[in-house]
Amino acid sequence: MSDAIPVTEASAEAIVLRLTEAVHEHRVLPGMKLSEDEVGEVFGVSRTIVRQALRSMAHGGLVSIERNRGAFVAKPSVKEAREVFEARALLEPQTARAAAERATPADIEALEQHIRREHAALAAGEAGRALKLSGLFHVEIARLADQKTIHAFIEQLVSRSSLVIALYWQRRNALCESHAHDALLDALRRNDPDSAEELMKGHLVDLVSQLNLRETPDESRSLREALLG
Amino acid sequence: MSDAIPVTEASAEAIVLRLTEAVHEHRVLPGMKLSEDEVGEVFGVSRTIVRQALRSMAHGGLVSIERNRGAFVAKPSVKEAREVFEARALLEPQTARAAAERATPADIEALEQHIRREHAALAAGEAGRALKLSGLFHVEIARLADQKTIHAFIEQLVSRSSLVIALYWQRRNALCESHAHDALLDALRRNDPDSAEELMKGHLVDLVSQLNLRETPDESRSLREALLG
DNA sequence: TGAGCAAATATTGTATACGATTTTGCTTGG
DNA sequence: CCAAGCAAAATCGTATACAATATTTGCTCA
Repeated sequence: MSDAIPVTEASAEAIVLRLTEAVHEHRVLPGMKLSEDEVGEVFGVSRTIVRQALRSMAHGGLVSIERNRGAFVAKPSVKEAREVFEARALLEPQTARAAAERATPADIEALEQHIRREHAALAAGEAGRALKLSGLFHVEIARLADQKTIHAFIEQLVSRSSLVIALYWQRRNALCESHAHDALLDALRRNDPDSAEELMKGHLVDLVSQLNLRETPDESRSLREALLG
Repeated sequence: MSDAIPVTEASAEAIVLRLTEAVHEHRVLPGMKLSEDEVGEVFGVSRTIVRQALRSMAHGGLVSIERNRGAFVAKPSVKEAREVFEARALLEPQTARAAAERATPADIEALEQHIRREHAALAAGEAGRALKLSGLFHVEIARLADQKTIHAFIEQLVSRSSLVIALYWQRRNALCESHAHDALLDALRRNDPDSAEELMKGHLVDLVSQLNLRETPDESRSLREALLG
């Protein structure tokens, strides 16, 4: 516990936040082991708290727990990856519509700042941070819709999408989807529900189309490839 | 721990199942306190396990945990009640469609048996059991759609709907929605996605229309009514 | 008699200890 | 030299003990 990071609020929720952020920024990758002792030492809390946090994340699909083996960052299969985006396709367009109906100038201002940070991170080459902000943009829109239940679902789906992107993203070229968010923001600014819904639908299709969901990266093959390549 | 109920698998998940079933059957009602010691004694497990279970249910919205005060069966507000059914309206019609596309004769057979049990429970006057089966019917349809992610969402929404029904259902007349399920099953049997989607949409609208979502049942008034009435 | 305060009680929050299971590395026999 | 089996280490699962916090109860005083 030498270099323990002090946690403002030594609660499980704080650790969930920290770990989730790390996943969003791709600093923690699918399959990585999350040892209870290790996590506990890093954050300076006991295993009890860590276990709470890990179980909570497991419930959200970000972590998978194998009995007597421990917790690992989840590795969504191709099928699961598809399901995540199919669920998003069901929820997010309608949610964007609702957001467009309700968005106030203050909301727009906040989203503009969000996008500016997105661009700044991209410009600074902080790909992880940009990715996190990009996902958060969708969550923020859900928040505008004032639907806590759907908001929570989307939050979970966005998190899992980070894992999917880590596993299945094709191009390293990350600066592609800026325009989509700009356009969405514009529709929200104009309080144009139809456009918002349609743009979100298209944006999600675009996202999926940039994934390689052909074959599941099973352990043996990816290992072999890693060693031979 | 005198009359402890032996649990086949002394795991948190088993307790979640038992408690969730009790909620579905309205044997445990919104607002009821779930003391860790008490639950632990009932099921013959330690508080550690009970806490896991309660936190898990809290994550699903069935239980609300107040720090240093304990866990209570959740009491969805009117707003939350609306949100639950709005989310269902977004997810379930499409899911019914997918189920209709995929349903095999074996699936239909299982659903028929399910509905028979629903009718039997109703005939036997076991309102709680009937209600549970009625909710489970929706979950089963989601299972047919072969979408684990959406399935999990719907499972959660159906559970929370049980709470909503406990709080806001108007008529005690419970035998109203049998026909809706019969009709849905028929659409699935005919592999008729359009009908299935439309029937599900209408069924959900019917359900909401039988709720009284005008005013939030605040504590003081309900207590006063209970004592004066 | 009722309100306010204080002690007592009960309940939850967290840490730690112990037992069970898995993994790993060594040893030994082929 | 390799494989199989065994032993030791590491890690997780659960229970329990202790600390922190909320609630209740009973007392005092106006």
